[in-house]
This record gives sequence, structure tokens and C-alpha cells, in this order.
Amino acid sequence: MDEKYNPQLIESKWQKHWEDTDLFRVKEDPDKKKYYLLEMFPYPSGNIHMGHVRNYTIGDVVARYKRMQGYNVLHPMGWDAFGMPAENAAIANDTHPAAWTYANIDNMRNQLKRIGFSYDWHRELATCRPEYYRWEQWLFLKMYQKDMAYRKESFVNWCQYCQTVLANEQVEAGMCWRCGQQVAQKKLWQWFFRITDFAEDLLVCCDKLPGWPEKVTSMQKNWIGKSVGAEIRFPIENSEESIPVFTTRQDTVFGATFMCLAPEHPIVTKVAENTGQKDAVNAFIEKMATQDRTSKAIEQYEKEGVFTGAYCINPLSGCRMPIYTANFALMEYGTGAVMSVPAHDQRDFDFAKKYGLDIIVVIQPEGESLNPEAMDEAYTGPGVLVNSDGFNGITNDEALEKIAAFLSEKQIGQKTVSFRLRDWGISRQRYWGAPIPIIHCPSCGIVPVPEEDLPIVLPEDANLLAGGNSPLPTLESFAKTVCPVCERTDARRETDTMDTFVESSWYFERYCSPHYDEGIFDQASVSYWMPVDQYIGGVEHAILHLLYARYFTRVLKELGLVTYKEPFERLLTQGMVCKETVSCDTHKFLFPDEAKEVDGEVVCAKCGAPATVGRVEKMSKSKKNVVDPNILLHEYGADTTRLFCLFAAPPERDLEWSESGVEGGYRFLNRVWRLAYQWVETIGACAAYDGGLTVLSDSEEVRNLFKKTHQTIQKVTNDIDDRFHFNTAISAIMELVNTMYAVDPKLGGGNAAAVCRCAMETVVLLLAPFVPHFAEELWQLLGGKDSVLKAPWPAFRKDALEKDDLLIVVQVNGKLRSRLTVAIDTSEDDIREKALSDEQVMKFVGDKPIKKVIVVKKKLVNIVV
RNA sequence: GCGAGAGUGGCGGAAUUGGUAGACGCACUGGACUUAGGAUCCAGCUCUGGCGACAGAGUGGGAGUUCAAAUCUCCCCUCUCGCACCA
Repeated sequence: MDEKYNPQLIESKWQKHWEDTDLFRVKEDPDKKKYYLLEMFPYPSGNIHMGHVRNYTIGDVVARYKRMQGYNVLHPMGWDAFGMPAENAAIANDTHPAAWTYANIDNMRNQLKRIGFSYDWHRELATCRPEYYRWEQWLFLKMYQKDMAYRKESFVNWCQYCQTVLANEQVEAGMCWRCGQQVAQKKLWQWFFRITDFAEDLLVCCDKLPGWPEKVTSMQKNWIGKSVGAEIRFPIENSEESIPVFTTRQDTVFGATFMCLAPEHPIVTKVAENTGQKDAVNAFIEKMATQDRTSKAIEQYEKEGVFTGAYCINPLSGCRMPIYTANFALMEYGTGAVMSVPAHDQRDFDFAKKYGLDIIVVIQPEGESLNPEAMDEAYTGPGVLVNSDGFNGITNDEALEKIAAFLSEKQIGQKTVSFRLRDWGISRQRYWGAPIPIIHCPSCGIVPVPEEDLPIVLPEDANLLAGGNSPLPTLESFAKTVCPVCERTDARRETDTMDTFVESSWYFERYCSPHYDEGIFDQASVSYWMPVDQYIGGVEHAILHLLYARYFTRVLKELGLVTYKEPFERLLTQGMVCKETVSCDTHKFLFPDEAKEVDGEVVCAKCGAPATVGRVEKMSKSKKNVVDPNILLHEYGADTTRLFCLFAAPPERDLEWSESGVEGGYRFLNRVWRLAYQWVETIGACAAYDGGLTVLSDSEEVRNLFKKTHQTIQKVTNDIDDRFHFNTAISAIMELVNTMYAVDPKLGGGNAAAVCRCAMETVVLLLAPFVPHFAEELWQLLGGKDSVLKAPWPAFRKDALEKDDLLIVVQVNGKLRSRLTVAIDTSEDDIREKALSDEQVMKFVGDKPIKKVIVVKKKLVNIVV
């Protein structure tokens, strides 16, 4: 054994040992309590980055900790392997997406192993393998059978750059979540999952997820966007048809003076047909279709619209309402039609002012009288109804109920609920994804692929086309097929593939029996392991992946495949890994080595202009502030890298990169290492002290160390258990080590060596989840014969924590003035007396009369004068 | 505009139920050891005043509750994230 801490040497040694002994392999064991720990699996983009390192380190600590506590821990890893980057890289490098993906997987697997994560690699899965997506196709067929999957033609988000459709969840501020390009609307036939059937349940259950951060559940609630109101039908003049409108303000319906339809609304062209407004309307629709829909642009848009020439009738007031098509009416929300009440809605007010439309006040605020001509903004507050025949004089709160009841009585409307959530569009016009198992037959229409024909394997001989179009529609060997019903030979396969978020919506179930080939998963395994006890990943998936996964679990339950409906018991969303950026006036971002110090000034190496250290931002290639984990692993080793990620910030907060922070972690490990080697001669031969504190008759230092040891066990255990606050857990271990440095096991006689042994063992055991290789090596040094992971997590002795004296803080008027040390059994009265007669205290009390003395048990005395 | 979170030394961050603010680490300063030190060990390190004992101020700002507030209540400011022409 080398006496110098050499991370490279010991890390590869122990990684090999773990692999050779299959230490992390698990199987269902009914005698043991299970713990399923899952981190979000990575997309195999090429290399592990610091974000992965942080995410997986946090998970690994918990996995190892739970193992030491005796749990049967499932800790799997796999690859979210379908997706666009593989296609882009394949085109750029003239290779195949599969080759690129598998090479990346091999590389990244090695990197993960190099960091010493405790995965059960026997369970590794990759979603691009037919063994995996076969069951996804099977599930699709089941969903199709139950009408949970359907096809419709609709306007969808189209990314020109990615040449594919995006789900609503994948559009961020009007831009593609992946490439950042503008998203347009396009009318297409698409496959959808009926996630809206579960909107209410997904929403309500947000409040039944106590183990989830409120941030995430509130984002999901926001996204689902429930609003309660009424649907009201407005009959079109001279027509049998009526326009359904959703509103949350049915109390203002008497004030509705015009109607606004979304430009895409199918009724728009219909009603404009014979009005002479047809051309103007069509021009407007045309204009809207190409218009920039980003939220920033929208904010600057003026309200704009075109009269269709048609009218509808307000069913309550009888008012003749001109029908407009307007840019602020959204087809995606409600029914795509707005009853416009200019007096009580700001957008309607702006629109009415612009086009000279009637404004009728129907709600009067208390003690005021609104005059439509004098108003310069809409009144949206509470008040009493006016101009509302039959409802005048009641408050608008009452009116909400009464008008809704009246509407359904007269059969012109009813109470209803509207959600913002749309059905999940899953068709992607891409190659590198799971094929949708459907056949289009000229005679039979849509025909599901028979189960026995699964999997529909993605053809490997496809040539990817420049520009990103999918090769599948033109690949006859794939697209051309026989109809399984009528056996026509000119049937066509569905050539769209599934959104990659479908794969990640059920992979955690597949991990339970990853090689099972008789079904989507082995029921017995799933019922043993699921649900996931702890899920860990980035907050960027708060809506996308985490909502889809919750939805899919409900689908599986509905299909009778599982018995639970929430997949993740507890969720931890870890913060980002950040670093400062460097820039100069001409170059927005500089690599650290592009900024050089010249005469004490930091200067851009490219142009010589002064360079400044800018904001701390998430590590990204484009901002040139990434740190490659490989360099860290090479220079400091895996344990230091892990330690830094854990120590620098609590997991849910952003982590700021700091070279000196890494250095500090490395220094700490060396400090422990040296102490262990210094002490081992003395403590190596004895057993750890195992008695109570009261029978320990050694010196103050030794007794202190023993107490500190058990305090540390308690603190570290609590910090990991309750809060995942690894930073404070590690700082507690550092404190213990500092205490140990003040004790010499050789001196003091008595139990000194045994107490020191106990302390050293404790340090190694407590460090084991954080810096596993390091702990294994020192465990071995101390005489451990087996992996430190097989040693039980240390328990603290209550009798070691008991204090024989107490520190009592004495305040005068709430200000700290003195500290007293008293025996543990001192009575309150005695403490009070002692405090009052304390020299310091007397100085501050002086001759002022004492009003009150508060004695808090075992803590403090406050004297009020 | 709506929803959520955050604001504490030079820096990252502690303070778990209202009870010693600044644990631990980094940076910095001093000392020891040393041929040497960018290694190691020991010590100091919120600000202001003072040689010092010590005193005063102090957790974004302002008010309040309390014997006692970083922590609870109200108002305001700043930052981060999500949603948003949502009818």
C-alpha cells in the first residue's frame, strides 16, 4: 500500500473490485426492504458533462447510503437514445445514427464507470433497441384499441429547421425547445395521446405529492391551467348554427357587444362567405398564419381584427353582435371564440375603442357610476349588476352562479371547465425514433399492426437525407406493405415515428425487468420495485418529461398493468452547474485561455480589448464556460470531483464552479488520509471503543472526541435522511476530523486508542457514500476484509451524546452578555440566581429595576430591565 | 399581469422547533517546521471605534408582533425560474 494518496491507483483498483464481485447487482428479495433510486437517464450526446456528474453523484450518495442501511437498492442506468442530434451528427459525419449513438453510449458508459457510480449495469437499457421499443409499440396498440391514441388533422407546431412537429410542451416562447428556431403553425394529420382525459386527475394529484418540490407541482398546475366558467352558445343571425364560447365571466354576458373568433376558427370563412368581407377576412387569415407568435412579439402587437360581415345574437340581452376575427383570440384556448365585453375586459376594451364598437357597462363598482364614454380602461373589479335584465342589483359574485344556472335552464349554455392542456401530439416526421405500428390501407383505412408482427423495426438501410427530411416515406422496403386485414399489397406503413418523450415515460418500469421478453414488463418485478422511491433530475423536465411520465402511469393503470398511478414518490430537482463567463466588447464569449493578463489588466487575446468577467451562467458550449469532467478526473480523481459537487452547494441550488473549491476537497481527503496512516500503527491493533461516555475515565480530549464522534453520526444521518443536505453532512465530518487532529492516540493511555479507532472507523464509514474509493481503501487499511458498503451504517449512542454540563446563554434585554456553564441537573432557580449574580450581567443590569427574568430550559436566561 | 423561489462576511454557504448569527470550506494575514514551499501544522479573519479589555452596529429596505426575529406578520425593492393577448 502506497502511503501517498493516489486517487488514480485506488479508483481503478476498487472499480475493478466492484465489477468483479458484482457488488451492485440486485434482484427482488421479499425479505429485504426495497429502495428504488433513479436518476434521469442521459441522452447519449457524446460525453458526460458536469451536469451529469452532479446529478449522478447526488443519486449515488443516496444509493450507497441506503445500501449501508440494509435496503435492497435498485439503482439502474440506461440511455434515452432516440432523437434528433443523432440524425444531425450522422448527416454531418456521414455515418449512421445507430453507429453514432452506440459509440457514444460506449464512451459515456466508460466515463460513468470511471466516476465510480454504483449502477447495476446488468439492467442497462437503450431505448433505440428493438427489444425496448417493441413494447412501446405494443403499448401504442393497446392505447389505440382503447381510444387513448387517435389521429386527427389539426394545426400543429412545426419546426422548419428540425423538419418535424413539436408538442405544445416542446415550444418555449414560440421557439423550438431543441434548436431555438421559430415555430410555425401547419395543418397536418397527426397521432395524439388523450392526455386531456387525465387533466383533472393530474391536476388534483399535484397536491398529493408531498415528496415533490412545490416549484414543480405548481409549474404543472400552471401548465394544465384549469379555469372554471361557462360555455354559452351565441346563435348566428340568419343561420341554424351557433358559436360556442367559453368564458369565466358569465356575470358580464349582458355586456357582450361583439364576438371575436381566432383566425384559424373554421366558422370564420363560413360566415364571411357571402358578406363582401370575404377577401378582407382571407387576407387577414393569411397574414396571421405567417405572423410571429412569440410571446415577446405578441406583447407588442396591437389588437387587430377584421369584421366578417356576419352577426350573432347575444342570447341574454338580445344584442346584435358583429362577428370579428381577431389576433388576440386563440384557437388553442377555450373554444377559439371570445364573447367580447369591452366594459369589463381590457383587451375587448382596446379592440372596441379601435373599431368604434359599443361599450355597455353591466357591473357598477360600489359608490361609483361608470360612464362608458368617460372610461379610459375596462373595469374588471367587483360590483353590482346593471343593464342585466332579471339580474340587476345582485353582486357579480352571485351572478356567476345565477347566470350559469339560468343558461342551463334555458339550454343555451352550461357550467364548464376549460383546460389549457392540449392532447399530446406524438407524431414526428423523423427517422431516428420508434415507428408507429400502424398501416394505412386504401380499403380498410387505418389498420393497427397485429401484435405478433411487433416489433416494427426501424430499417437500418435508410440513407439520411440532407436537410433533415425523414427517409422513411420514400423507402419502399419499409413503407410498402401488405394490409393485414384485406391483404391488399399496396398498403403503406405509417412513416412517422414517436416523440422521444414516449420512451422516457415508462423506462423506469422496464428497469424492473429489462430483459423480459414475454411482456412489457414482469408484473412481479414491477410490483416489488415500483414506485420509484426517489427520482433525481434537472428542473428543466418539470413539465415535459415529468408530466408525460405521470400521464403514462395512469394509462398503464387504466390498462390494468400496474396498480399505482404516481410513478415517483419523491422528487429532487438539482440545480444547474454554473461558471462565470468572460467577454470583451467585440467577442461576446471567450474561453478562459482567450483572456490574458497583460500588465495587470485582463485583455482579450483575440483583439486586445479589455476583457471582463461576466455573469455566472449555466455551463454551455456556446458560452464557452464548460469544464470537462475528464480533466478533473485526471487531475484530482473521481472522489474529489464527487466531493466538490456535493460540498459546494445543497443539491437543489445552482452550483458555482470553483477551482479552489475542488482544491479544498482534495486537501481534505489528503488530510484524512495522512491522519489514517499516522494513527494506524496505534489503532490498527485494537477494537473500537464501544462503551458509554459515563464510564470513560480518560482525558477531556478523549471524552470530547468520543462525544463528537457520535454527534457527527447523528448529524450526518439526519442531514442525508431528512434533507439531502450533503454539504452540511460533509462539513460535520470535517469538524470531526479537525477534532481528531487535536488528539494523539498514543498519549493519554486508557481508552485513547480505542476511542480514536472508533472515530477513525466512523469517519471512513460516513465518507463511504460520498467518496467510495477513498473509503474502501482506508477501510482496508483499518483491517476491513470486505467492501465498506457491506458494513452497516454507524448508529449513534444516545448515552454518548448526553452532556454532563450545559452552556447557558445569558441575555440582558435580549442582548448576549454572558455565558454560564452549569451542571446538567442544575435547577431553574439556581440558574436564575447564577445568571443574576454574574459579574458581566450585573454590570449591564446596574441599578436598573429588574422587570422580568425568562429562563428557557437548558438554553438561556433573558433578564429584562 | 399570474404563480413559485431566492436575497446572510471578500466568496461558496451554515444556523433543523423564534433562543449564542456567520458552522464548514475558499481567499486573505500572521506564526511554526524547512535548503526551499504554491506542501504541512497552528492561529487570526463581519463592519466601525479602541493598543487592549471592551463597546456599538449588523442577515435587501421599512414598519410590526415578542422577553427574544435571518426565522413570524404587513408594506416596499432587487434577482432567478415558469406561465401569459387564457376570454
